[in-house]
Amino acid sequence: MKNLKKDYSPLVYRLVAKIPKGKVTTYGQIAKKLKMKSARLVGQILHNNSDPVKTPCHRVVFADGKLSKSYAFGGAKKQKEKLMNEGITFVKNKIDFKTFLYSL
DNA sequence: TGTGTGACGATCG
DNA sequence: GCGATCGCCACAC
Repeated sequence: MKNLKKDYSPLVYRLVAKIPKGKVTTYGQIAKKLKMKSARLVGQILHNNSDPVKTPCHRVVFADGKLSKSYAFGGAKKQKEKLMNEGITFVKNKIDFKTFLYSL
């Protein structure tokens, strides 16, 4: 019996923290990189995240380029605003991956 | 111990 | 093209 969540948390945070300013990634990419069973785990861990300051979760979005509806730091609208502040542009309320997707 | 839930993703209709 | 549904698996209750 191990604390799988606590085991993945630092990995997810580390990976997310590596995302440079002006770039974004998806839950699926993180999950795949960390050999996680499902992308949902990434989201659950990030939501359970106790250090949002060191973890720019706003740079983590859906595979479609959309934002999470349950963004914990003020809503998807706030998240979008943060991303635009990083220099990321939106197309039809979606992130332009071909320009801003960060390869893990 | 079992059931429900969820920052997702892919597929079906 | 968009909406709805299922599957994924760890965690909370």
